[in-house]
Amino acid sequence: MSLSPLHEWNLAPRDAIALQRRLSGRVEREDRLGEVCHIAGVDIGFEDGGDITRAAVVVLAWPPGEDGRFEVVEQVVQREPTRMPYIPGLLSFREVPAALAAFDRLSVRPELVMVDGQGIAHPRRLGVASHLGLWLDLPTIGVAKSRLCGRHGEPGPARGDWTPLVDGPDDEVVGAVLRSRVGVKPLFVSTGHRVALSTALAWVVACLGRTKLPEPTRLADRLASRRGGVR
DNA sequence: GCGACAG
DNA sequence: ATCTTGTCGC
Repeated sequence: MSLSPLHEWNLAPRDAIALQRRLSGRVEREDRLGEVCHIAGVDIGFEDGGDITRAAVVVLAWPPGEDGRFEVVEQVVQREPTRMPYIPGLLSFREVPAALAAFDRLSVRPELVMVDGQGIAHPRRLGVASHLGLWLDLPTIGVAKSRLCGRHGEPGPARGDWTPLVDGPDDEVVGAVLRSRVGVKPLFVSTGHRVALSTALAWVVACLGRTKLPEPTRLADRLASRRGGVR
């Protein structure tokens, strides 16, 4: 996998926003998934008070074993200097470069990627999951723990219950608010790239263990934040 | 001008 | 995201 030109990642906010507007038109929202054998999870963590960015990618085998456990096929942690502060709406310019470098070190090319963050549920329809999917040229799903934009009701109480996330003057459906675990705040699932919302929801639910986050994202999260005794 | 605001 | 202790629950 090759990286995108570095200059694309060092833009002033107004130029970054212009780029997002152009790229959002290239994001595919329909299914273009082949047979899925490997699912990757991506998340970013920080060290040194935020000066070092840690991009973690965990590749899991699909389907899970008889015991419901997913086999970790490969995992990578890419550490590099943090290049930008966190600015709502411009998260990809802070996290995607390190994530791309991490994918570049992977020997397996997954067929599906779950990203910790929004897909098209973004003011300009280009959240970090969509941006990464476009650059990796792979199907991606956005799995966020909180809302960036849009309106929604309260999803039902059972695992798997969901309600649409709408945004804009025409109530465009940009994602779904999913109850991934009983009694816990819902997840915000959205199309990243080349995966329809209904399919995205099905995959997230299929990857749920007994925790709030689906396994790909949960494991990447642990690795990025070096918790649970992982490095 | 006043809120809202992924990680 | 990260800084942080104990505490409630299975």
